Amino acid sequence: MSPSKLETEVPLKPAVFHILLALSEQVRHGLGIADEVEASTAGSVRLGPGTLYRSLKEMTRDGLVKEVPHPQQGEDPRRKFYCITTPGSEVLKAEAIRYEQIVEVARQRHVLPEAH
Amino acid sequence: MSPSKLETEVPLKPAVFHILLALSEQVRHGLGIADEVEASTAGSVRLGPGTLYRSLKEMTRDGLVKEVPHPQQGEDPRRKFYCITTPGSEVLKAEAIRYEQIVEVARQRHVLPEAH
DNA sequence: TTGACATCTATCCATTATGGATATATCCAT
DNA sequence: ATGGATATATCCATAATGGATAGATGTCAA
Repeated sequence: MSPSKLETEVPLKPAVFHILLALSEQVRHGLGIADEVEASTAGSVRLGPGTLYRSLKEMTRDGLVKEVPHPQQGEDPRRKFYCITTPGSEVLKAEAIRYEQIVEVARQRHVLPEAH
Repeated sequence: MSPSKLETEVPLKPAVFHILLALSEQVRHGLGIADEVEASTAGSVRLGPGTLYRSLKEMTRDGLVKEVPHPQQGEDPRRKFYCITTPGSEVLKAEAIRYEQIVEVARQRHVLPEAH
């Protein structure tokens, strides 16, 4: 069974999804997550401080992410770094598949061109 | 220029996106849209009546969809049918591309397997 | 070393979005 | 004609979001 209750289910809140995606390859701190989300979505998704820190708190409580020690020494001590957990990776994958299925439907409807 | 102001921008609200997608290939009435959304997302997205009719009203005001006469005679006269407009198709495509880019990022992060 | 400015986390609040209950009307089948 | 299903529509409580603000601390330059 899961390490926490983990009643988190897809569809995820967009903010939660993007935070998990930003953490999927590396540990990041709060504002670093927000920067990554903005960069990887070409600026179309921005996390305000309210959504960002509130989400991180809830996601920590729900066991989707976990605070970790600073990856480098000499790092700005004000920063809090987070990594994705195994349950976090699971729900991230489930949500990514859901997005993929929606894109598939869009292709079937000729909203998007055929797969690249 | 557009027939209406159309300040509708991506990211779309999920409900609006799914309604546009449901209308992308054929004219449908309110509950028919909700049924199609639920079917095409394997039940993971459901539009309650509040979200459904509120969205249709706003989308009509914004010029994303338009009410049309019944496609068949003898159709239940209580039904109101909607079709997607040209501006509606444009924002649908833009949002679908945005989804596709997110899926791409997920692939780069190895959250999803390589393209099928 | 001190002052000015930037960075970072955090909370609060107003606005927006959502879902569900409810209402009303009408269709359809028996 | 009567009962149950269908359909649109509104209302309200809850949830989600973004932006303003706060407060602490780092960085940099003079």
